[in-house]
Amino acid sequence: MPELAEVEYYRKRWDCGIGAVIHAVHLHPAKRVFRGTSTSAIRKALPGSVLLGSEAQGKQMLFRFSNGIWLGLHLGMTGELRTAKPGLPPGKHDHLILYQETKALVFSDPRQFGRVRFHLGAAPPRWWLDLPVPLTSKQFTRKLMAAFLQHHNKLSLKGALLLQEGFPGLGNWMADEILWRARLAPRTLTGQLTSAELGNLWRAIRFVCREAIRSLSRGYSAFPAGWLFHQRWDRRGRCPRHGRPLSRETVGGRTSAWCRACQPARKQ
DNA sequence: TACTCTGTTGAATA
DNA sequence: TTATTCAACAGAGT
Repeated sequence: MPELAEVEYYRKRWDCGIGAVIHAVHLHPAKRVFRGTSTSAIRKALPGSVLLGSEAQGKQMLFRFSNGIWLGLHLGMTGELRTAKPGLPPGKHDHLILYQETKALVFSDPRQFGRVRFHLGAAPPRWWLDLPVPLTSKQFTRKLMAAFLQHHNKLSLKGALLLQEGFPGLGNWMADEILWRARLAPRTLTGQLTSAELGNLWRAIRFVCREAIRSLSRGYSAFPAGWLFHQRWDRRGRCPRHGRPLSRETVGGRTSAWCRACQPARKQ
C-alpha cells in the first residue's frame, strides 16, 4: 500500500545493505517494471559497486551507489522492498535482486505498476531534481497549496489531492484521512473553498503526513487509534468521531470513504 | 468458474 | 488545456 509513509518504511529496509558491495544482480529484462530503462546497463554497472545511501520523496525512492550509479524505484500499487538470505532463488515477482555477501536486496511487485530507473552520473537524475516540493517541507506553504488548487478549480478536492505534481506522496487512503480530518467532503470543488477551509486542509495535510511517517517508522501496529484509516477498508466502517456508518463512493476515479455528518456536502 | 475489487499512473479520449 | 476513463497487471474475495 505504498503511499508516502509506506514508501519511507520500505526504503529503510535496504539500509542494512549500505556499505556493502553488490556482487551479482538478478533481473528479467522483459518485465514491465523496467519500461524505459536499460537493463543491460544495470547488469553491467552494478556488480562491484557499493550501496551508499537512499532517499525518498513522495512515492519516489532514489538509491545511490558508488561509481556514480543511481537507481530510482517506484512501488506502484503492490511493490515492496525487503532483504533476504544471500542465496535467495528469485521468486515469481522478484524483479530485481541485488546480491551482497551477507544478504540479498529484493524489489518485488506482482502487478508491476512500479518502476525501476537507472542513471549514471555525478549528480542525481533530472527527474529526481524536478520532483515537486515535499509536503512535509517548509516550502510547502498554504499559499503554494492554494495556488495549486486554484489552478485546478474545476476538480473535486479528492481528485486534486491525488495529483502527484501538487501533493507528492498522497494516495487514496491518505487523501481520505486528510479530508475527514479537515471536515471537507471529497466532492467539494477546489474553487469553492473558503480561506478558513484552506487553512484546515493545509494543517490536515501536514498532520497526516508527519504522523503517518512517524508511526509507521515503528511498524504497522503503531498506527494511531481514532484514525479513519482503521475503518475505511471495511464496508461497514464507521466514523471514528461519532460512529456513523461511512459513505463509500467513487470520487475522482477512486473509492472514497467519508462521513456525511462531519464532511457535509456543499449546497449548490 | 466467472466476475468484481484493489493502495498507481500515464496514455487516450472527450 | 484539463478532466475523465481505461489499461497495464496479478491476486484475493464473493
